[in-house]
Amino acid sequence: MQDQLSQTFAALADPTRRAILAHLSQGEANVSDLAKPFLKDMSLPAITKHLKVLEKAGLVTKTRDAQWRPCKLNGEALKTASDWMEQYRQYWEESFDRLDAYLKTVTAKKKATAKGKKNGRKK
Amino acid sequence: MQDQLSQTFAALADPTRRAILAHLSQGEANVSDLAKPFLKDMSLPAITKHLKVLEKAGLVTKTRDAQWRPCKLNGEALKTASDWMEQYRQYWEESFDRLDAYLKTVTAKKKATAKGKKNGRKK
DNA sequence: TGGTTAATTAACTTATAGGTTAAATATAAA
DNA sequence: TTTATATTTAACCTATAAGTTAATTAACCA
Repeated sequence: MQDQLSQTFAALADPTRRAILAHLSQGEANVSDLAKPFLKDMSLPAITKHLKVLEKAGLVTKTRDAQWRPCKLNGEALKTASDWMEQYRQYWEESFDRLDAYLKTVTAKKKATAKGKKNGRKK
Repeated sequence: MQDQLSQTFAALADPTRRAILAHLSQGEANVSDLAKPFLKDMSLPAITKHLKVLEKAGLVTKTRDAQWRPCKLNGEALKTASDWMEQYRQYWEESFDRLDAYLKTVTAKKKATAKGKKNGRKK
């Protein structure tokens, strides 16, 4: 079994599953509601499997109501993933970008030199 | 070939690749630099493959310098993924959470009853 | 020229993701 | 008690992800 963060990203790496999450962002829905937009393209058991992936990733919570299985979005796992990405924000925000990248490079070079390791990079 | 966002999330769904990104956040590095921490666990060609996944996902850019291949982090793909997640922020930020979920449910019900219109929501 | 270093490619193995159809389960409704 | 509805499970198929080892390419160096 993989670590939770890997499972979360893996769950998000499928357009069907992201569409299911989008649907759930409109509110609770049961399995056949969620399946309906996809039944032209795939079977109901396929959706059951997608939901299982989303559940294991912690992105969706499934409860019981008679023969229905109401599903709802679970924000926590998304937050974990978002927090992980947050540490890279500086790398996509302009202006800072080049300066920071430069500073990081300098630091890296200093470290390499201090350790007495040649680092094979020129310029 | 998959859509870009799926490829990005798939690339992030592996701890080795996330560690490579973390390394690159400290500055440029070539393939063997990046491989070093993993050579106890896997071969160099394995790292080559991981880098290829990261490149295709747009997360890493590889250039040439003699026989070396300096790699650097590319923030844009991360931003795309982060932007996608952003739309769910409300689902992991407390206080809003329950109220908003409730409102969404009400809206969904009304839609079902009124057989109404499309909703294209944003923000 | 030949040797060394850096990295990739090729060919292969194994596990798993994502789909299928058919059968099974669970609850409600008639 | 049977039938209908909602969903899951089982068994299976196929493509691909992730690793391996061995061979190959490319550039530099002596």
